[in-house]
Amino acid sequence: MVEQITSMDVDFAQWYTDVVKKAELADYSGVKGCMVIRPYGYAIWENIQHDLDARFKKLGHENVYMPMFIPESLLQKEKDHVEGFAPECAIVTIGGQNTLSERLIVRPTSETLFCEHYKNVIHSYRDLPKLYNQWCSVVRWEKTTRPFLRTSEFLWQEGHTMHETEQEAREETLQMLKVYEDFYRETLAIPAVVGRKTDKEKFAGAIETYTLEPMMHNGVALQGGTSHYFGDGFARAFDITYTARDNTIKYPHQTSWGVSTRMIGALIMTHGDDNGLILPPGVAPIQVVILPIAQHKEGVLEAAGKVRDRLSDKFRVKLDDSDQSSGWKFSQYEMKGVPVRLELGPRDIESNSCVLVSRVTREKVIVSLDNIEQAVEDMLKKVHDELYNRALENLHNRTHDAHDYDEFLKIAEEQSGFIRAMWCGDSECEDKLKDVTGGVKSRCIPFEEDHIGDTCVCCGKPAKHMVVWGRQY
RNA sequence: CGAGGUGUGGCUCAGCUUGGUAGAGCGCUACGUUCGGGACGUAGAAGCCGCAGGUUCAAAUCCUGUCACCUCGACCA
Repeated sequence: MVEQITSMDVDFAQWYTDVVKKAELADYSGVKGCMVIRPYGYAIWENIQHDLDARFKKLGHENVYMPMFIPESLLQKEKDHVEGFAPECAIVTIGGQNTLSERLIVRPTSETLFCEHYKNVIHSYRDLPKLYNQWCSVVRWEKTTRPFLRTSEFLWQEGHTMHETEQEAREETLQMLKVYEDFYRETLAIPAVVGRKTDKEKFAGAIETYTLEPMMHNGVALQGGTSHYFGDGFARAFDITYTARDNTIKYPHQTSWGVSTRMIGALIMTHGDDNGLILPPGVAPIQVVILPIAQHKEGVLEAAGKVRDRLSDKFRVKLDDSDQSSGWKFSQYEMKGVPVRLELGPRDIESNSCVLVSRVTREKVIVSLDNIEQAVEDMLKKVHDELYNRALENLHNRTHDAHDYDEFLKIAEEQSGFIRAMWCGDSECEDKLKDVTGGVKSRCIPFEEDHIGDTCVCCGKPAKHMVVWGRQY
């Protein structure tokens, strides 16, 4: 049988596309850069949503829904913001038969809509904080698109909060970044470098942008989630004021934070292998697939059904009793990244046992049916830990320190992955390093900085920070 | 957006140079035998040759445009 999926060592981009299509996550559509998210891919997104939404609500956030259209004049109210997004906006000019008197922007993000609404509902410090979140899709007219990683329309959540004080808003910004970091580690099994963006890489209109930067299997970074502190810039632009405790008029302080379906791309590229997808149990639509062996023999399907019923209470389980051969099913569910496979055949039934197989290691263990729930739980836990540790090891192995300019270029040339290097704080040095390396950019100034030198690797002036650099998707 | 490449049943591709009735393998459907790592037999269905124009008696094949995907670059939360 011909291998159906391109090896990731041969062509990583083609491997990625193969997995997306063959694992039935998404399909292309008739609109440039837009994809059909298929049931299996959407189920992953739903699991992501459920988990994250619970984390948000636990911290007091409420979900809302804003319009998908932004009047052009509204988007233009905050100068930096409009400059950042104008080049990639889709614009509606006709409604029904008539040309619109004002053009409508299909939202690329919803800061302006939230601000327009906040102006109406925030009057007193008693109205604060406002902790709103929205699950929706946004449109950015990207020139280069790839399924999940960069699509013209994508699904995401965007939290937009308003606070009495700068301190409270800054705490919210960091708190939500921590929520993302925990979610990545606990649910997606993905480690990441977290930190602050340089001025050059900040969100349009933000005072501070914090970011979470996981490393893909091939050493390329993916901006995995961001959290912004806006200060009162938008509040001033939109004239949002409240009466403070001391009876003075004040501007509230604002944050926003978001993650998108790009996380599914991160899952694919962090955990997948040449046999296809590998999903962490936390988001896997099927956590355990039960494959009956020699299912036509008497008692096999009945026994498999009983095991399914027992496991269904605790896990997302599928029993595949289709008449495909066992070998075909093995490959199929490996392609789809199901973390644990349970084989049950006549021999097992005779000995009151079954075979559990880990998707990560393909390790097979024979376990008694008496305590199958615990055995499955243990293996799922193990799969999660192995995925996380493997990704962490990759992150460490592909992170290199550069102490001077030549070493930086040498690493950029010869290695894939992150480069840690000192930086003076000047964006000209960022531009120069990007130019000479052909695309290595600052990922962030990590919260955990090491002092690996005194001077900027680029210009030699005194260094202010250690920066993590890398190529990105 | 610039350079290069690829579009032919669901998939992988042959056919194109030199225009003349659309092919293979896999997959799919039915039945039977199988089933612990991508099974086998028999029978069968399935193609606006990416799309739109043009040249021609005749276009998968030649010309123009366009769309999609891949690679590199530019751009980019």
